[in-house]
Amino acid sequence: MVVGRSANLPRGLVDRFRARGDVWPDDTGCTMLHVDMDAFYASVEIRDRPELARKPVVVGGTANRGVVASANYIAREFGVRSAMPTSHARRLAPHAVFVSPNFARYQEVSRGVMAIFRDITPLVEPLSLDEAFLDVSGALKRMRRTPAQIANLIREQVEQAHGITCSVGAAPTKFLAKLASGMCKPDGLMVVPRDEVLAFLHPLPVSALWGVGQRTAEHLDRVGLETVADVAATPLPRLRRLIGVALAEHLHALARGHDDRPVVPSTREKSIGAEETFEVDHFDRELLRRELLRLSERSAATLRARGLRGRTVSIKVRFSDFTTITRSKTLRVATDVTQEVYKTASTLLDEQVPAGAVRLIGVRIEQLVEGDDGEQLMFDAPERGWREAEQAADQARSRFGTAAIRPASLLNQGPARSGLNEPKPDRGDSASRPP
DNA sequence: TCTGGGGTCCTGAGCCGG
DNA sequence: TCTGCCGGCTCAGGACCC
Repeated sequence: MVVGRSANLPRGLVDRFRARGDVWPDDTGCTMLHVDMDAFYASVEIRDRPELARKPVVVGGTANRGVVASANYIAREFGVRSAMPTSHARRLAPHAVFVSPNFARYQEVSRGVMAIFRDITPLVEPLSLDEAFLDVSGALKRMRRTPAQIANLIREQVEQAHGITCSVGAAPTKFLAKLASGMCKPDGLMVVPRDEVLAFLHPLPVSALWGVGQRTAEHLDRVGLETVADVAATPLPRLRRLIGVALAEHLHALARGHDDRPVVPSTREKSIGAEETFEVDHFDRELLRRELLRLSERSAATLRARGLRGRTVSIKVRFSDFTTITRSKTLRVATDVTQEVYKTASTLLDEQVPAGAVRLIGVRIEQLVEGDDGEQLMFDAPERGWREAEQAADQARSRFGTAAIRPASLLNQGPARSGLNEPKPDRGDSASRPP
C-alpha cells in the first residue's frame, strides 16, 4: 500500500515504464514480481457493499484517536491518505463513508489471493495481507509465458475470483519490483527492463529507497543528497559516516540496482505483542495494570496458538506528550504463560515507569523459540498449573467465543475497547449500512 | 493534523566473563 | 593481581515498513 511515495515521482518516468494495451516491454530476466492489492481494505468493503462503489470510502479507526488504514481512490482525490488521523480525514472529506476495519474478512480474502499466487509458483513471500513477492523464474517454462504475461494472468485471476484489482511490478530484483508496483497503481503493470534499471532508478527521490523514511530523507537532504543518483554517486565511506554502517551499505547497494535477496516463502516471527491506545489519557496505575493483564493474555494466547514461547517481556508506555519509553526484562526460561508475562510486565510498570498521563500501553514478547525448543519445562514449576489452566481456557474460547473466559480481575470491566478481543462495533457509518 | 497496531532491524551503552 | 581487550548478552530507543 504505497500511497504518499508514488505521488511525487517524475510523471514521465511512470508513463515510460508503465505497460499498456498490447505494448509489451522487454521483460527478459524480470522474474521477480511484486503484487500489491489496490486500496485493499477499502476495495473489500466496496465489493461486499456495492452501493459504496461511487462514494469516497475510508477504512480506519472511527474512534477519536483512530487513523486511516485504507482509502479508495475517490477519497484520495480529497487528500485522504493512509496513516492520516481519522479526524483529519473527516475534515477533508466530511461526506465520505467511514468504515471500521474487519480484519477477519480481509484475512479471508487475502488467503484466497495468496492461493492464486501459489498456484503459479511455490516461491511466494507474503509481506502483509495485501502484498507479496513471487519468484516466477521456475514458472516461465512450465507455463510458456513471459514474466509480464504471468503478471497479467495474476491480475485477471484476482479480479475474476475476488472482484478487486491489484497492481504488479516485474523486475530483476525485489526492490525494483516493489517500486514498480507502487508506481503503476491502481490496476496497473510496470516492467523494469534489465538494461534500463539505472535509468528507472536514478531520477527518483531518495525517499523511494526502501529504508529511507522521513528522518533519513531529511538527513540526506541536509547534505545535498536528493535523488537516488546522488546516493549512488556518494563514496560509501562518506555515506557510512552520515547514516551509519548498515543503512549506508543497504542504500548504496539499492541505489546501484544491487539487491540479491531471494524470495523466502516462510519466515519465523521474532516477537509477538499487543498494544492499546486509550480513548482518553489515564493516570490510574490500577487501570494500567488491568490493561497490562488484558494485553498479556492476548499476547500469550497468540504464543500458545502458534506453539511458541518467549524469553524477553517488554512493555511500552506512551505518555500524553507522545514521548515513548520501553522497558524489558529477560526471563531465565522462555514462557507462554499469561500470568508469567503479566507478572513481569506489571513489575516493570511499577518499578521503572514514572507517573504521568498515559495514552498507550503495550506488551511484547521477544526471543521466541518453538514450544519444544530450548530449555525443557520443569515439571514441578509453578507455571505448569497455570499453563494447563490457560490451555483449557484457550480451548473454551475457541469453542464459545473470546468473552467466554476472562481473568477474574477483568470481569465487570464492560466490553473491551476498540482493538481488543471482542468484535468491534461498526461505528460511524451505520446510517449508510443496508438494513 | 496530531499522530493505530502489528511488526523488524539497527545502534549504542553498560555489564560480564574469558 | 591488575589491566586492557574482546565478544556476547541485555537493555533502551529510534527509525522504518505495511
